[in-house]
Amino acid sequence: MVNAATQPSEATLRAEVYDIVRQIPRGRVLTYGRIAALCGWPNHSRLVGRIMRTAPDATLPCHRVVNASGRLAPHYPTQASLLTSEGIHLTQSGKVPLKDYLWNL
DNA sequence: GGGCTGACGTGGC
DNA sequence: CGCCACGCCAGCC
Repeated sequence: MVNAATQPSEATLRAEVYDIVRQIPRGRVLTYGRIAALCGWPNHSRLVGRIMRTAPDATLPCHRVVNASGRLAPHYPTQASLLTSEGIHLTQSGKVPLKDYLWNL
């Protein structure tokens, strides 16, 4: 059996979050909140954001993760170009139209 | 232990 | 569509 934690932590969530992010198809995006919910921890989107921020693995397509408004991550200047290079057309204000690119599981 | 921070989400205007 | 207040909660000092 598993000792399901009564409370999530960055350490216990990291591997699971990485696993999901790695599966995001090219040209699609996911939101922090969706990832947190998929891990079984709703209301922990901020924790997912922290995990992305501290992600040392350059092979992780963390540029495919945006917030629920389609807004890109701060302090991540190359994210926009990485997304457009995958065929994602950003709005004039630099946001991802989730209506078109959100990865529906 | 206590207060502040933040790659968030939702609802109101 | 944008801005803001509020709720949320682990991590950090």
